[in-house]
Amino acid sequence: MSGVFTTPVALVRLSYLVNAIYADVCATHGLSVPQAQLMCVLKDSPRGMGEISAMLRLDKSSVTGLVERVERRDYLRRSMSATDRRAITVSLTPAGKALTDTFYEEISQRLTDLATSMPTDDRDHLNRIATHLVLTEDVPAVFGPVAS
Amino acid sequence: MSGVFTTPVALVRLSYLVNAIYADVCATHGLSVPQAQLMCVLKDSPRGMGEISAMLRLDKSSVTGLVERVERRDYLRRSMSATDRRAITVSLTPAGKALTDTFYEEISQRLTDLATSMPTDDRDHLNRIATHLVLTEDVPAVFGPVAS
DNA sequence: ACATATAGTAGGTATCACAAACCATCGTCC
DNA sequence: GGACGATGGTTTGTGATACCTACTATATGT
Repeated sequence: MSGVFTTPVALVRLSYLVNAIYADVCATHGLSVPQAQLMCVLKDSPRGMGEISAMLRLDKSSVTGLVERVERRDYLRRSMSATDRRAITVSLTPAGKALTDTFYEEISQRLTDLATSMPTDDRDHLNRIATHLVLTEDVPAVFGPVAS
Repeated sequence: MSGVFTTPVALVRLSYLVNAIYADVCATHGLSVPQAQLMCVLKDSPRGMGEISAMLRLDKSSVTGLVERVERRDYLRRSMSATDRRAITVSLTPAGKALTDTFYEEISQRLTDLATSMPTDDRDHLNRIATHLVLTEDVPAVFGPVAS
């Protein structure tokens, strides 16, 4: 049957497409992809450096620099943990929170537009499938709510 | 209904998952993600710098460096175009071709494994959906065959 | 022949990501 | 209560990525 890719090919290209849209929206807000991911991870609650490192699968030393560059733009701040004097709590500033919300909305809109180009039936399936994969494969909450 | 994400969230996380697998396989072969993408793009036929630039959506000057680093490892070579003396043709060396084939197989395997964790019915749907999106959105052939 | 477009490179800057070495604090175990 | 290993983060150094601007050389259209 013509026009049908194997599953791996379809997955890689779909991933490429989603990533391109993500990067595009990042660019319109002057953010890099890692910076936007960081802010999305902080969207719902402040986190420590180690926690961020685990969620974004980055080395701790990488997170130090990433946080520092976003902090320089006043989108987030570091504060000392009350309970652990080694630890730091990273949280969005009001400006950062606002930008993240806008960004999140825009990504959601773009991807929803994508999905509307297909039959409702298929959309429901996609939703179920992706949800299943994401849950069984233990994908960190780099976007959307933490709870499942 | 618990455990079900909205479509945008599912898409972003699925994309993250696929990308993590891709990056993982890259790492086992000592390749970076952009390097592997470059080699996959050259898998089936040699291409010019401009063509590569368009398919990977990179600035031409970025491609210069990327190609140079992969060439340094003897995975590809540049040769002059016969028809256009400005142009260059980038093609995989035998070693590069071999590595790319192995890499490609491995990614395919990992992603096929992913897919087998779900019902056959869902797998077919995913295939149809992703194929549809990829075709209507004109995603470049960064993986798999060029033809549709 | 001349203007313009195209193919590719060079140089400069910022970001990203890792590894190894390091400091400070926390918890535990004796 | 003090030594000791584990944990939270930073520093430093290196290499890769990616962009923009400027540039060379060749092709193409008029």
